This record gives sequence, C-alpha cells and structure tokens, in this order.
Amino acid sequence: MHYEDIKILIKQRRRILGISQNDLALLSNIGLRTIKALESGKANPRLATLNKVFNVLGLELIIRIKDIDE
Amino acid sequence: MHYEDIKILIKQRRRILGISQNDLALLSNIGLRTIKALESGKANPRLATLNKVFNVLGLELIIRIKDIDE
DNA sequence: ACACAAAGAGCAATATGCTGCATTATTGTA
DNA sequence: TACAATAATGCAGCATATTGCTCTTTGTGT
Repeated sequence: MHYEDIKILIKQRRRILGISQNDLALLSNIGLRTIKALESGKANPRLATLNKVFNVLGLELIIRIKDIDE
Repeated sequence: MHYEDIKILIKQRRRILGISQNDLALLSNIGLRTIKALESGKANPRLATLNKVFNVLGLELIIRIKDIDE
C-alpha cells in the first residue's frame, strides 16, 4: 500500500459519503489539518490516526501475506 | 485491524522466517527498540514504519471497504 | 548448572506527526 | 460577477514515535 492509495481513497470515499474535510475531521476526532495532510499525500500517519479516519469512512486496514505474483 | 493483530502477526511471521528481532531490525532498517515495541503491543507505529517491517516479512497492508456483517 | 543468544524494559535525546490559527486559493451557486 | 463554502498552505507549539544505551529476564543448547 502506498501513500498515493491513501490519498486518493480517502478523498474518493469521503466524497461518496458526501461530507467535507471538516465533517470528516469532526466525525473522526482528527484535526482538520491532519485530514488535509492525508488527502494531499503529505503524510506518514500513525496507525491510530488512520484507523480513526477509516472507521468513519467505512474502510478498514487489513494485513495479508504478499502475493508472489504482483 | 487491532494492535493485537500486528503484535501477534509480526512475531509469528518473523519466527516462520527464522529470524531474530535483531535480524528484522537490520533488514528493515528499523531500530531494534521499535521492533520490540511492535511485538510487545506498545506501539502506535507510523505507516512508514509498518511498511518497512512488512516488506521484510512478506506482508502487506491493504485497505478495503468494511463488510457490513462482521 | 553454565554460557550465550534472544527478548523485555526504563530512560533521555531526537525526529516528526498532530494541532490550531491565520491567510490565501479554489470551487460551486445564485 | 459576487458571495459562500470548501480546500490548500505556512507556521509554531505540543505530543509522541523512534532510537541507542543500559540492565534485567527469558530461552536454548551443551
């Protein structure tokens, strides 16, 4: 998973849900400044931060064994 | 995904590969102290940290839309 | 039991994520 | 165009992850 994925995914998903960055910040209890950092790709977020945002967006992080062929 | 999962997964996976915490630290270019924190569950790691470790362990993080029924 | 390797834990220094505030830019709508 | 809502950016302070150092504890093999 790359930062680009997160950047795009969060923004896409947020728009699907029809909420603003500010809404997402309030709902996830994360600073607006951090949401913006996430969506602009300038972020190396902590796991807890990512989880909070993902919970609101209905996304989840999972770990899996890497496929050989990719 | 919860911290518990990471804690267990990393340790399990590392042992499957037959390497020590120190080996993992060197291979992933992460401080030994951080590896220990990860495996003892006292960690809210940064995404980059998790990625480095997972790369060595042949694991990967992926994002998916949460299932309704779980 | 003994020796050695591996793992766990406390501490302080450093790096950097997270935050709010203020400002500017962009986008959407009437 | 004008206005409002949303988004982007710079900055500084705070919070905390990361790190090496050191010591202790646990595990493994002889």
